[in-house]
Amino acid sequence: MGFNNATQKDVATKAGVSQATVSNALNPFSELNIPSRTIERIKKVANELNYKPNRFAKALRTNRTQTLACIIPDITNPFYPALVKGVQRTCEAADYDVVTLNTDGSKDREMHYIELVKQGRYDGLIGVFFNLDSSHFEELAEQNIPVVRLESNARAQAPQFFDSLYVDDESAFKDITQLLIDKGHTDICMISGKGGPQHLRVSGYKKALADADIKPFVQLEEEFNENGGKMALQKLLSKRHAPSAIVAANDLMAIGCMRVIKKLGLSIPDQIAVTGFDNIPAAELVTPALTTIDRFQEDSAAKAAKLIIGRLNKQVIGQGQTIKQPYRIIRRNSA
Amino acid sequence: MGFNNATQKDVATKAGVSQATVSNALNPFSELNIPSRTIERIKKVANELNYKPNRFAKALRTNRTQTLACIIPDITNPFYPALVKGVQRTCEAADYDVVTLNTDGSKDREMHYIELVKQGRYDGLIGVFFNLDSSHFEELAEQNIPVVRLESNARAQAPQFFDSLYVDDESAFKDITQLLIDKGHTDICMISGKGGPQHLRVSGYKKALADADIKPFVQLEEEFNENGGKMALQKLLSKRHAPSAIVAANDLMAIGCMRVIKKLGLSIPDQIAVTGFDNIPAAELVTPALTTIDRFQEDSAAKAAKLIIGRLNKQVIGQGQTIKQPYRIIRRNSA
DNA sequence: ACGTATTACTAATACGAATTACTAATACCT
DNA sequence: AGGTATTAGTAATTCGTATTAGTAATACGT
Repeated sequence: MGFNNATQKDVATKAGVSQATVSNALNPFSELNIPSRTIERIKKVANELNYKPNRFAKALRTNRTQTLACIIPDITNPFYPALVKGVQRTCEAADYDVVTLNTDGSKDREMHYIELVKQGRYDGLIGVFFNLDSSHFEELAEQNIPVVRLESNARAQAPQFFDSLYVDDESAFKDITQLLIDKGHTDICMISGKGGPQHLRVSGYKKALADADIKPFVQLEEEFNENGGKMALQKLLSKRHAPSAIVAANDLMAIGCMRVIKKLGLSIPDQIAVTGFDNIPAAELVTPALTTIDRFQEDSAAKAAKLIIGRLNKQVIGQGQTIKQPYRIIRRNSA
Repeated sequence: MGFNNATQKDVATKAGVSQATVSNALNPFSELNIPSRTIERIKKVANELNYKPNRFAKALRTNRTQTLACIIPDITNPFYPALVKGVQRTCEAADYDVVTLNTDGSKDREMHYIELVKQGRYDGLIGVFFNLDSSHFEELAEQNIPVVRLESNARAQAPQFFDSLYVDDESAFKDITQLLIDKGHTDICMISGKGGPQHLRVSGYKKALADADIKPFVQLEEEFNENGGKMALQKLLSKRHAPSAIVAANDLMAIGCMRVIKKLGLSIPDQIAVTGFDNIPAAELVTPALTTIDRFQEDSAAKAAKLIIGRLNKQVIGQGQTIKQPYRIIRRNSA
C-alpha cells in the first residue's frame, strides 16, 4: 500500500542537499535559518516529485497524529451529523483527520474512547459526554491533550482541564416552557430521557412552572429518541389525564409524542401542544411543524474545532475556557 | 501527548527477552515458531505493563495504517448516517479507525479524497461516488488498496478494480412506479436531482411506464435534497398541469414535493400521490407517511466493511466481486 | 591578523515495531 | 561419533521524519 511516494531523501538527492535540510526547509517553524533561495529551490523540487510527508513517520517522531477524535452519542440521531460536519469542515482546512466515535450515551463507551485518546491515538478530542465529570479529563490535561466538551451548562469555577462550549439548557427550557405559559397553558407536562442533559432541562421547565405557580409533572423514559417519546407519553397517559401541553426533552422525543397524540385522534396544538429541542431537520417536516429550539450545532462545533486546533498550535494557551453559545426559539405550529 | 506508554522494549526487558522476540510473540502471523510457554509469558508481561502497540510505528514499518476511509456525499443527508454506523460498528470490532469524508457529490472532491487514499493514508476505502468510473480506481488496485463501492447497479463484466455492493435502482424504480400504475394512476411524473444515480432511477421509471403505455415526464433539478424537490415540482407545474402521482428520486426530494403540494392546498395521496426512495427516518414522520423503498443501508455498509477487512487480511482474494443487495417497498400513506 | 560570530548547512540519532540474517544449543539419524 | 535439522531465540537494520550536535566557510570587529 502507498507505494511510490517520494520521501525527503528523494527530494534531498535531487536538490543536492541533505535530508535534514529538506526537513528544515519544509518546516515553517524550523529554528535553523535557511536562506529563502534554498527553501524555494527545495520546495520546487518537492513539488516536482509530488512529495507528501509521511504522516506516520511524522507521528512517530513528534507524537502528533494530525487526527482528532469527535466523540458523540449517536451519529444516527439527526442532531449530530450537523455537529460532525462543523468539525470536519474546520479540521479538513487544517489538514487534520477526524475520527467519529459513537458512545451510545453509555459511560463504559465514553471511558473506553477516552482511554484510546490517552494512548496517543488522537491529538485532541471534541465531544459530547453524558456521564463523565471533570476528573475524567485530568489525565488528558496532564498529557497535554486538549479537549473541548460541548455541554449543557456553564461549569463551576473549579480548575478546568478542558474547554467548554455550552448552550444553557436550563434557560432554554425555561424559555420554551414560558412560551407555553404565555399562550395560556396551565397544565404542562415534561417528557425526557434519562441521564445526560435530563437534569438541566427538567430544572428549566420546573423553574418556569414555579414562577407561574403550576404543578410540574415529569415522565422519564430510557432513551432520548422517538421510541422513548412514545413510551413516555403512553406511560404518562396511563397515570393521569392528558395535559394541554408537552415539553419534550428533544425533537425526537417530541416527534414520538406527536405520533401517539395523533393515534389517539387528538389535534396538535389545539388539544395538546408539543415543543421540542434541537431543531433537527425533521422538526420542520412533521405535521404540524414542530416548535423547538435551535442550538446552531454546526457553528458551535466548528468553533470547538478551531479552539482545539488553536491549542495544538499554541495559539490558545492557559486554563480551560467556558464559552456560552446562543440558542433560539423557533416558533412553528405545534405549540 | 501520548506519554508513558510501554513499548516492546519495556516488555522485552521485563520478560528477559529481546524486543524482536516480543514483536514475534505478539504477532500471530509470525513465521518464527516461538514456544507457547514463552508467548504466554510475554503476553502476561505485556498485559501487566498495559502494552499497546504504537500504531504509527507499526504503520511506518508495515505501510498499514489501521484506518479506513468512508467516503460519502454528505453526512447531513439522513440516508448516510446509518451507512456510516454500519461501517463503524464493523471496523471498531476489528480495531480499524474510520475517517468519514464528505464529497458533497462533487467530482473534484471525490478525486481529491481518492488522492489521499493513494498516498497511503488509509488502508482501504468504502464509498459512494457519483462521478467516478472504474478507471479512477485502477491505480488503487495496483497499490493493493481495496475499495468497496456502494452502487446503484450491477457493473459490466469489465475487469474490476474493486468490489461492488449494489442495490438495483432501476428495478426498484420500476417496481415503485408499477405500484402507482397498479393503483390506477395514468399520469405519473418523475422528479430527480442531476447526476449520480439519476440515470438509472429515471430509466426504471420509464420502463414501467413504457410497459403500461404511459408517457413519461421527468423534471430535473440540481440537488437531491428537499429544496431540489420543491424547485423541481414548481418548475414542473409551471410547464404542465399537475400529475396524479409523482415518483421522487429520493425521500428528501419527495418531502420537498409534499410541502409544495400542501401549500397548494392539494391532498396527498388523493389528488397527488408521492413516492420516495431510501426510507430515511423522516419518511415515517411526515404526514402522510411516505411510501418509499428501504435499502438496508446499515447492513450493506457493514457487509462492505467486512469485505474490505477480509481483503486486507487476505481472507478474500481475487478479482472484484459484484454483490446484489436487497431492497423493499415500504407502503405507507402517501401513495 | 586573529579570534569570535554568523551562515549554511550535514551527520548521526531517535521514535517503536517488523523483519532479515544470523547464532547457540539441543535433537535426530545413521 | 559426526553431521544435519530443528528449536529458540538475538543483533542489526529498516521504515520516513525531526532534531541535536556539530562543522566548514565566510564575515566582522578591533
